[in-house]
Amino acid sequence: MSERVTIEDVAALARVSIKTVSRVINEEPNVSPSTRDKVEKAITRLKFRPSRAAKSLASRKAFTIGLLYDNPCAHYVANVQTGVLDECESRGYDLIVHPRSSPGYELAREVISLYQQARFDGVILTPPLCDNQTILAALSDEGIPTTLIAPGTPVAGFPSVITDDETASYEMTKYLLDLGHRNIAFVSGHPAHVAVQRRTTGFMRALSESGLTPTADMIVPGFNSFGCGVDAGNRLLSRANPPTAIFAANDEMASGVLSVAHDRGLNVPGELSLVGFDDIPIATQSWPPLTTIVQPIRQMAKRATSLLLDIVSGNTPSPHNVVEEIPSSLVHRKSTAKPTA
Amino acid sequence: MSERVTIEDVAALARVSIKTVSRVINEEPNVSPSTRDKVEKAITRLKFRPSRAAKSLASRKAFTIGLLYDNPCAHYVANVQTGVLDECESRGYDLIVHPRSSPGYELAREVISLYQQARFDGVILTPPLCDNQTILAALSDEGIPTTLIAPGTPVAGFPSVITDDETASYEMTKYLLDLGHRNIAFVSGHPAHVAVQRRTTGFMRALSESGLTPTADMIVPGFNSFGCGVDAGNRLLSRANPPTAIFAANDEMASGVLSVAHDRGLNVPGELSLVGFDDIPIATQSWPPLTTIVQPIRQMAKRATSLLLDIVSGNTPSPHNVVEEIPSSLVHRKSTAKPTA
DNA sequence: ATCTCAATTGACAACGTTGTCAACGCTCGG
DNA sequence: CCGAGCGTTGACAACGTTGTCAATTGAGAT
Repeated sequence: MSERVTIEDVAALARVSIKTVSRVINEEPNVSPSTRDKVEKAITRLKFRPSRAAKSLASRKAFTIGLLYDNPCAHYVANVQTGVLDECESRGYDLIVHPRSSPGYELAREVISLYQQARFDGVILTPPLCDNQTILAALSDEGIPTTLIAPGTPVAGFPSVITDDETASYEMTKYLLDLGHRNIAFVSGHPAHVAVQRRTTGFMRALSESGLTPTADMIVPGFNSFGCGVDAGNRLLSRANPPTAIFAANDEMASGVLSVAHDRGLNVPGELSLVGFDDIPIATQSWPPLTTIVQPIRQMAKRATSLLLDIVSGNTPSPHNVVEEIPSSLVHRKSTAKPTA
Repeated sequence: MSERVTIEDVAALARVSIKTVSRVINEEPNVSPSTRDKVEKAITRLKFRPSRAAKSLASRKAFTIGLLYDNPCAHYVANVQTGVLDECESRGYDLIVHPRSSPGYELAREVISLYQQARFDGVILTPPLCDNQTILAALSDEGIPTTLIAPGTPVAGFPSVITDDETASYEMTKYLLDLGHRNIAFVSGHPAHVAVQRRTTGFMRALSESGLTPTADMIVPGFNSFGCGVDAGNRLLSRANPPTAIFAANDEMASGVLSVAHDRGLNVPGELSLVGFDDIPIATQSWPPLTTIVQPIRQMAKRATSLLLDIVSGNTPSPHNVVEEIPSSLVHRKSTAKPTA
């Protein structure tokens, strides 16, 4: 519990001015090697740590960014957060997390207020917030540096990092097709999640391309939750001519379907092939483990953070309209097999 | 993108000194109602937001706390974080999250460094970090205000919030016993998680009290992961006289066991009752959904935060050795039934 | 009326950095 | 040998609050 060591103490010990110490700390150019060395020794000797508050006040930057989310899936949020932290840590930034707890216009107000208090220099938006027009408009009006993770549609002025849901879904469907399935059903996702919607498109495209005409009854609507998967599964499996394969737009719904299959004593993958999307933990931990699409969430988050930090730290002129794509991949597990003739 | 509004602007508009404005902002006593009113009007009119950095610098507080974790379970971390944020938000504090990415002594150094930079005023430790002697000692040496969430053993000097794992486990075991099971196996948890170990104790106590002598083969060791559950399940279910009920020290292992049961075509709960602990999402989303113990994690986190904020904001003389207990509860789902005669 | 004391208010110095700008010293070309 | 120019250094003023302490005011006691 010693007294705080300040830049002045270091300056005194090294026999230089505080400004020189400041230069060393911030790795500014134009400091002679010998001076730099003296100062560094003094810093180590005194265990000096510059005060974040003073630094922020003087430089008018918070050295902190905000992460906004409104996603019920703990796994997703945790992954994003880890990715963001990876980058923050290596660049000396702090992270403030802000779950949305109130309606959109409220959130916008809160965020603006936080920004005005200089509590962060910019924010990262995750789905579904990154498709929320109210918030995007508010952020843009206020001139708050912002980057988007996996927006449904890229938005002008907001650098984004995306992954191609449509292609992934297309490939998953092709995989099912290649296995020999022809009667395939798709459980679609929440209409508000634009990216998730795109998975439906990929599914249909694969069907068309293989010569099948996608009919309305091949797609049953869901809203992303386990419960919806259960409903969809019941609906689908009570049909006179039930599908031999079901592709759910996310793993949570897929496990809902799986639950129904177990309930009805249906063997997966023997009598029913089942695939999901996202690779949440349950995909590995259900029986059988689910063939699914793994999204590079952590990596996307890291990249989105890097983009944001480039902007707020002034390293980049203005990377408006940057859209980076990171590929996802299909992981084969045990929930798929050839259809029984 | 307007210029920053400062306390001086407010003071000028309200025709008072900046100190008076400061008093109003901080709800200090001894401001006449009429003055307070004038100032408040000026604040709203100008949309004034006090600068966090300036406030921190002047008051020598960060108004930020740190959350340290090293827990692979996203669900757990997310819950803790939500609870912590609940409290932080209502008291105007920020949260910095810090996942442990390095060995213990490193973490300790990082945390101390962060504290010395005045980046937070205190920290909250979650399991298993809150049982890490190296870190506790470092924190204590440095005089960093700290509270613990669910430490295995309460530690002198660190206010803690706990839940009674032993009793919960005892009651779960009794429930199985009341159902009529006599051949019950327990899959124990990671030896380093002291709280999880306590679950074993509760199990054994319930057995003894009901007149059964707990034998060594009733307990098979696990290390908390799904894979361990699979191993334990295989071991247990290949026995000549397999248990009619299995109690796993956490849900992840329970679902590992469940997986094995499915694999062997064993009906749960018809031929095997299965229970877990924690109520992670998979407990609801597996088939059948698992009877388990739900822990009040979010509430515990909120309380631990409240305790910490009391200390760092000087509201409390010194609540050393406070240990608060919050009860957990048993939730009945569909993985348990009477044993078949 | 006068005195006392508490409640109210303000002036001004911290807080610990960075930014600005001027001064210094050294090298190099003429 | 001198002046220009650049690399290096330092003095000092921000930055926007809170803390300290003294000044002022008003009510109640004498």
